[in-house]
Amino acid sequence: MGKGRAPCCDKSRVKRGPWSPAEDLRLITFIQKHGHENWRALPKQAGLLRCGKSCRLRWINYLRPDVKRGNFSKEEEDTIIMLHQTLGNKWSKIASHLPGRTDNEIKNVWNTNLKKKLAVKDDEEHPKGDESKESSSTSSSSSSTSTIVSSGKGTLEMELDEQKNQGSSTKKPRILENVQDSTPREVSNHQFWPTKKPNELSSSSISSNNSNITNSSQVDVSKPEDDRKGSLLNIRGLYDVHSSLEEVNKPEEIGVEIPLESDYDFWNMLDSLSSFQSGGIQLQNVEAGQSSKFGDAYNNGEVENKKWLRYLENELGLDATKDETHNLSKNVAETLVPENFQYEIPLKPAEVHPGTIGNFHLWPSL
DNA sequence: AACAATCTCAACCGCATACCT
DNA sequence: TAGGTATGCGGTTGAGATTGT
Repeated sequence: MGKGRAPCCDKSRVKRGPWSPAEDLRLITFIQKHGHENWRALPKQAGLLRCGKSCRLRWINYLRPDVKRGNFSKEEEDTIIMLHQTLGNKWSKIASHLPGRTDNEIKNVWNTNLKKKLAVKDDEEHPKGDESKESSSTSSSSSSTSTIVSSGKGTLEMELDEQKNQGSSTKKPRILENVQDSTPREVSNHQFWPTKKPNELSSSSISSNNSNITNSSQVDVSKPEDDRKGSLLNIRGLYDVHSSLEEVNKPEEIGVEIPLESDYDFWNMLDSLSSFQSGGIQLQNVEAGQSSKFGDAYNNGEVENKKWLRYLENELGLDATKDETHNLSKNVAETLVPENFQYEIPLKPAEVHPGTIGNFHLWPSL
């Protein structure tokens, strides 16, 4: 410790900023296939121009199959508030009690929502002149009551006890019964994994092999794929409940395996699509060679690829008759890829559903 | 419609800690 | 035990979205 620390990566050589769908897919595919035993080496192995840290973060906060998105339920908010009283800004610990929620998300919700809510409540309880106002909503809370909300259970209680025993006595519990209804946040429209109302998504429903997952650090995908069949890219459940979209039929136990090193043309195609998406390049300008390249690779018969592409088609319900947007993108996609593979290409993020593949949201709308 | 103010949240940064040799 | 390295964590930032004027 302490000594000069080598930078985690060469910042000048890594890409930064928002992730493209191709990068996402590449990361997911790699982890699905190889796990993530070494984050530092992962980007290179996966062919990503990203810092390992960035990959880890992206995975944990966004791409993991068990990430729950959308509004926090009242219960979740109460739990966060309660835990925050005891644990302070230990977001990862708090997250461990909220299956599917990430520390980053909880931190954001706290800073943008719950903190204010509590401040307002404090104002009501301790009208002006009360110096505890701001600090009482933070980890250095000095609220005066000892009533604690009773939504916590099991390990949560144990942890709270533990915290108390460890002498975190500076944090006193807060009365929560007056906390107002949680202001419903917009459901994030960038979905890769299922969006369900919090109450609908029990941790056990996330995926067959992830039933014990409770937080990011507990997701064990460091094992190779064979140990995790049915978890990553087992796209059942990888659907979005976006209002205008229908759920597609999902086979129960199919683990999708996306070809990785086996087909660089595929990745080139994706890269070209994402650069098209982000750079506004006219589709017609996508090199014809690229499409035929991909087509050749496809036709050359990588059986795995075929299986995957066919599965994707079926899985994603990429039915040409879906809607106008899809028809448009279908035409686009057909110029790039063989008949059986369709990829929805957002032309302008504001006009179509960016980051969607059929009914599946793939990356954040930017 | 245009602009400003505010909000949201994904991603980055740097430190702390764990682990390995 | 010391030093080096990888990962985890919490604070912060900034771009895009939303809301208000």
